[in-house]
Amino acid sequence: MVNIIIVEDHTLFREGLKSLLAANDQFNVIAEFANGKDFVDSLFDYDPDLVLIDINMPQMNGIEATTEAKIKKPDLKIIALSMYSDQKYYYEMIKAGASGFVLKEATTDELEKAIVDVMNNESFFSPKLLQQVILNIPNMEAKQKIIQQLDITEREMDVLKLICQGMTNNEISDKLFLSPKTVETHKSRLLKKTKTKNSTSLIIFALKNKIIDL
Amino acid sequence: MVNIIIVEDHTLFREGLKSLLAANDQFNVIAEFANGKDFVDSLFDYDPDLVLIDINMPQMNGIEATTEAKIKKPDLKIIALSMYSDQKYYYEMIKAGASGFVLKEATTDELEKAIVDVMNNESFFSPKLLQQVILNIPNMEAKQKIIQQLDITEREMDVLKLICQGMTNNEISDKLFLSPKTVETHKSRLLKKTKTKNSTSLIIFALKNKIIDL
DNA sequence: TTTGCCGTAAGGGTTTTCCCTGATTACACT
DNA sequence: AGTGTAATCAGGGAAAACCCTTACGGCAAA
Repeated sequence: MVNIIIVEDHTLFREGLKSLLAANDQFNVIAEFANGKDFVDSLFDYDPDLVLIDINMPQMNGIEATTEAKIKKPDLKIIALSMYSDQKYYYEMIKAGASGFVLKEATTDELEKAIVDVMNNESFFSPKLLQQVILNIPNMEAKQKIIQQLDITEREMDVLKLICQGMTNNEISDKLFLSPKTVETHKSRLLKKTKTKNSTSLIIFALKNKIIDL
Repeated sequence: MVNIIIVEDHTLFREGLKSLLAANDQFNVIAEFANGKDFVDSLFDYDPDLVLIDINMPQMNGIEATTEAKIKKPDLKIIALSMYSDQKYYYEMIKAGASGFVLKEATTDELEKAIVDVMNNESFFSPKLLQQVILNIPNMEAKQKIIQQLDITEREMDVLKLICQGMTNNEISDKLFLSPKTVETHKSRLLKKTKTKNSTSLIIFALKNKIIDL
């Protein structure tokens, strides 16, 4: 039997969640709150195993509430209820001490699995969300092609890489055993091809288009 | 009964894997290869349900092999065997058609779960790996503090941001209604504080330390 | 074999950056 | 009233970056 607290400002959603969980006799919703502050303040009035908490809430948001709750009860398990648009806060929530993320559009099965997993000291992240996160990391698909479109030559790439390590023309010429003038030539061709006007914007262009990475 | 092919260049690891899988009568290793090419060439000689494939291999790597294999047999399930250091290839492998990633340091249970999940048309990623990926997105924790340690002033930040947009000193001075000389001063202080020697390495420093982002 | 691209290199000039020193104003803290 | 720091600006000079043009050998494709 898992004792659960729900912290979520949207009443309908909160009620729905409660009734869903009530259908499973493994779960027992012992309290619910509409904002982080009420939850944190009342934490010692209850003995929850796990908290389902929304990230965006008035008064005190999910991140602060999680941080506070973890200080008061370090063993408390916390699952964030998130939306795609909460992506920026994933890291903050993990740092704050959340063990899982469940998308609000997840199925009941998924939520139940999340609760079980987290109670077993594992972490759980909605597959869809994971896919998003993983696939989001590189937007390479379209972007990687730019390198072909621009037809940057091998040698130019060599030079570009070194530029992106902060090297000066002279340092590059030493490294590649070239005349400084040759490096200049390669560089100016890079500037032309990328339509940038100096090293700094060239670097930015290269990074933005994932031609190179840090 | 899942018919499995193993593609992995390290013999000991491959053999070990085979014997692990043999212990579970749900799994049946029907073939094994030491590189991607042999595997792809022999694909029609077998009728595998699922392939465990290493990413780094001689001859033909896991990404190319996966791409080829998916063309020949689109329904074939593919799980990548990866190391932390293969991180850059996650996206490529997903694009190539892999349904899962299992870290080489995973437990047998984890691998078995991966196989079952993937055979159920789900995806599977080693939890540790996920955590890595998710936690890696921002290395902010320590790094964000650098900005305080270096005590970069407000105005310097303004200038830094514009530098990181590829602007020249003169452009910045126009934008901020400052004398070019003032911009120079701010910039040279930035160079000192960050111990960098020119704009390009300053940008790189700023990006690496997440003082600014693209 | 000629055409075209790549990599190499240079001359010569302009612009920008970098470096060092020094200075004034303003505001905050004590 | 005095100290400190941020922000502003400048002179002057050295170094690096940037621009434009020209050029030559190699190699591959037409």
